[in-house]
Amino acid sequence: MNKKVYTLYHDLLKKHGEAEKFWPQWCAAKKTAKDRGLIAIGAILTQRTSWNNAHLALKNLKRGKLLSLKNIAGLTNLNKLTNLTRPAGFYQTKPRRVFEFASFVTKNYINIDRLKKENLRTARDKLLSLYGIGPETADTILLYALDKLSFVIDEYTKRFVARHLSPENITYDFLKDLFENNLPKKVGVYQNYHTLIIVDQKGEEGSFMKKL
DNA sequence: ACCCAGGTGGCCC
DNA sequence: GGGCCACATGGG
Repeated sequence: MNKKVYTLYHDLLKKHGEAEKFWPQWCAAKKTAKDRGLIAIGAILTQRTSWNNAHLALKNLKRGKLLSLKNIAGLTNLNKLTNLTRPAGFYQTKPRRVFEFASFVTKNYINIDRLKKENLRTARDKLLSLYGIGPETADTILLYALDKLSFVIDEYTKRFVARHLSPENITYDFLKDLFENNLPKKVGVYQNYHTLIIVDQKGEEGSFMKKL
C-alpha cells in the first residue's frame, strides 16, 4: 500500500495534468496576503457546504469590503458578516468562526504573512485551538493559505482512499500519515495531489481554487 | 418535497 | 476514545 500512494499520484497527473493549471492565479509564489486571507476564509465557509454556496458568500464579502481579515477583525458586531455569509449556511456559527480566526491572526501576528512564518506544528496546534477549526479546516489553511507541508484529509480524500487503497483504519491522523509518509516533502506535490483527487471526482469547476 | 454538500463541537456512554 | 446529532443554505 505504501508505494501505491505515490503511484496513484502519477496516475492522476497523467489523467488530468498539473492541478496548478486550474488555478494559476494562486500559485504559491504569486499569492498575496489578500489571497491567503481569502483562501482561509473560504476554507471555513465551505465546511459541510457546497463550494457554490461558499462562493456566493465570498462574493458577498468582496462586495461588502469584508473579504479582509483586518476588516473582519475590526467589526464591533457580527450582523453584517452574518448577513453576507448567509448563503454558506450555519449562520449562527460560521460568522463567529470567521471572526475568531480573523481576530486571532490580526491580534497575534498582525497579518497572515507573519503567521506563515510560524513553525508548522505550532501553527497547526494554534489553529486547532480556535473555535470552529478542526483538523480538516486547519490543514486546508496550512496547505493552501500558508503553503505549508500538511496534507488535507476531506470527504474526497477518504473516498479516494476507499476506492484505491485498503487502509487498516480510516481515522484522520492515520490517513494523513499515510500520505505524508509516502510522498516527497514538497508543498506543490501535496497541493497538486489533493486538488487532483477532487478534480478526479467532480471535475475542474468544483475545485476549491475556483476563481472568485 | 425531498436529498445532498471539502466539518465541528457538544453531548453520551 | 468513539458514536451520534444539530446545524442552514442553495441547487438538482
